[in-house]
Amino acid sequence: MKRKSKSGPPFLFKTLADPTRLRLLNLLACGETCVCELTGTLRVVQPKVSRHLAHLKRAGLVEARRNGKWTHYRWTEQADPLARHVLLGLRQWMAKDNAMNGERRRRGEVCCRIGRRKATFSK
Amino acid sequence: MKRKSKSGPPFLFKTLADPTRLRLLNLLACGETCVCELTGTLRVVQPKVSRHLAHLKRAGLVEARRNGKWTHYRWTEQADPLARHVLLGLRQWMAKDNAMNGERRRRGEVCCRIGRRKATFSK
DNA sequence: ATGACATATACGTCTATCCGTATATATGTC
DNA sequence: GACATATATACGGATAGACGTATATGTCAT
Repeated sequence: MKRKSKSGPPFLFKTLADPTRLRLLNLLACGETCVCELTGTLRVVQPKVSRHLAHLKRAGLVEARRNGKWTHYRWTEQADPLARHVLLGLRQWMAKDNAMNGERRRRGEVCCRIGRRKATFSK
Repeated sequence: MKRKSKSGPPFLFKTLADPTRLRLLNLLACGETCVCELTGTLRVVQPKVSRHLAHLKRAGLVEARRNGKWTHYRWTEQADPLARHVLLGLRQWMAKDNAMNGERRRRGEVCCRIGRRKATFSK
């Protein structure tokens, strides 16, 4: 049987070939974000977000930081020149794309961020 | 039912997510090449090469030129900035990758090129 | 028209991938 | 401990992708 290479350019590109994962990277491009905020902004079910985040992590594109009940994800600094180059291009494309801009704008108006603030300040 | 978008970044990356297609792009990076030479160099069956070339063509990454019995493929000049950027990065990666270099070197020692020369000069 | 060659496509199969739902695993609060 | 919340994973079904083999198409020579 043939090896299934979970690395190298094909795997990088496969990782980037899914719309949901691009939307996640787009939101993460603004900075570290917790899963519930991603879920709320993209308006997709949470397991779907977690699955795609796990894929992005396996591919080395993002890393996670646990903070209490929440997990925050952020872009990883890329060592590989090709990955670095491609992700730079992607970032620039996201900065111009209408749909992506809209979603980044929608960030912060959602879900647990409000919830957290409530929990912190009121009561 | 949801539309299946055969364009945009996800489709571009999907196209680049296959090893055989990367190998084809690598050989084509040296210049226009006919199918039989690609087949001979990659040592894979011809329908497989044709299928992947068709995919690359649908994605707008290569174009074909028919010349008698032969069809020659070449890289297409990219209009889209993201595609242009990504393909540039890919080209630079290919220039450094050992396997890719080896295959480019193997080009020209094969198949119909010799056959054609024979057909042209001898007999 | 026939035959040889170059290339493309069709077909059936196998595998990978994506999804929704359900459930498991943390972590914090009472 | 029991419970709620945030996140991850497991499971089964659906779809897309890649493959090998067979066959179709196109072009040239005879």
